[in-house]
Amino acid sequence: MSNNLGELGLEQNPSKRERILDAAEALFAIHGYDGVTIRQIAHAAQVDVALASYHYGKKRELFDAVFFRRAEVLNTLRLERLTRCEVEAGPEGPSVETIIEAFIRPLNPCELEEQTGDPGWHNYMALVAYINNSPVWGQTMMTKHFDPLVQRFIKALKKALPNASDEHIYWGYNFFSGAISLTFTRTGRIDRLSDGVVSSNDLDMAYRCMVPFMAAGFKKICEN
Amino acid sequence: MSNNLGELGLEQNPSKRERILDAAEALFAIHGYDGVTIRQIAHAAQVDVALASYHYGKKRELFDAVFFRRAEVLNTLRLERLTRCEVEAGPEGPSVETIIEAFIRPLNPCELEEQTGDPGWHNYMALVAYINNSPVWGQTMMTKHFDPLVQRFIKALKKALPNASDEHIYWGYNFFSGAISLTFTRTGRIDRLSDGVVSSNDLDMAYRCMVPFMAAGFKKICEN
DNA sequence: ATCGAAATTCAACGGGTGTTGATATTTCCT
DNA sequence: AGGAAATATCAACACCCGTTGAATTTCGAT
Repeated sequence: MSNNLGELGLEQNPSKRERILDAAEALFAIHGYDGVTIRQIAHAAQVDVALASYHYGKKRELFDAVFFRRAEVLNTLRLERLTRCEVEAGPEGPSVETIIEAFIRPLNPCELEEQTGDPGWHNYMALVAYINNSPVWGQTMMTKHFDPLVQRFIKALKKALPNASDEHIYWGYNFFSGAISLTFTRTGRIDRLSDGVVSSNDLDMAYRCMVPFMAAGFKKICEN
Repeated sequence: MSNNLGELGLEQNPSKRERILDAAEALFAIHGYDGVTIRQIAHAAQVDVALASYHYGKKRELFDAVFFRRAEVLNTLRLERLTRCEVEAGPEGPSVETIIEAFIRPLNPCELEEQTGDPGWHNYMALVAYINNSPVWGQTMMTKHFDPLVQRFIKALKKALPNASDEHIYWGYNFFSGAISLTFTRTGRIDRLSDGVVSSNDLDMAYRCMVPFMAAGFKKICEN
């Protein structure tokens, strides 16, 4: 592995301080926390090994810095969108489809790149997917920084599905969350399964499928 | 981390050779390939460090050995079940619900433990979930050993959903696959989200929710 | 232009890694 | 019981890890 920033598809302009975050983000997203060394990150960022420690401290603190850089941005975007669609829907509340759309639309890395001009969002979403599916990190990092949003999402869902039991709602959310994670993890699985007919990079198509799929699932298991 | 076999919930009777696989399975499932050292595995198995190399060669080969030990068992179980339900359904083929049930029922680690008396299935399913969500391992290991089954599953689905486009079927499968993975990854997420009301260990409940959820999703996105 | 602070590099450390070859022990067949 | 083959232990290796303190460069305010 002799990656540098160019091969990882990242800008080379930003300061060394940010290049370290970009490189760490890209590599952690692929290989996980333990699969990446500080030296690999420094090499990819074209930076001295010691500089990572100088700017961010321990390896674990660098990992946290990568996670936090975009976490709040995402959080406020999603909260805004959820609030807005609740306001627009009026007292009876938004439909299941609208809620699901509001939950995942701000996660689209393509749109985020267009808005912010930052190509790193793809890697970040893959990193969050990795964290979400990790027994080690999933419990702490996810809970700590995304639970308020998830609770509001579930509250809105409960309102739209009055007959839903807790079991159905929370298991449904778990299926939903797992589906999102695998969608953002670039495994290229369905490309190969479909013999090239379907592209896992076509996130527009993914969204067009996911919203009705998940809405139908939630409605079905909450109907009795 | 000072785990031994007892703390990992494993038998201590089997031969040292198998204890290594059991310990590796449990630890890889939690921390991933790079998050576990041979020395930790040996310590957990209460075995000398060199013994792992003696029996299984390189670390990567040990990882493969862990994966392969149960992969074929699972594969034949699932193929049998799928074939059986196709035979029973007759020429018009089984329903979407039946197909989904056949696909995931043999994955239930609780039932597998009852049938085989082996408590390691829980760890194995978590390990496969880890591999499935890994950009590194997911492409090769999953494709190589589970694709024939998946192709048959998708073929059956296409028959049950004649109007389905390839995009819808394959994306639906991807959501399904991600949901399964997160269900078997022990994050304890919904336990905390629901404040203890819902238990992520209650796999019976998970199945009772997942089958109608996924069936409804597939039917919905394939209806036009 | 100068000085001080921030950024960056350099070299090195103590410690943990996977792996191996030589050695000891157990197992099993005749 | 004896002896070969399989199993297990031991000690050591070469290498890579994260981190640090001192030295050097860059940069901005005066």
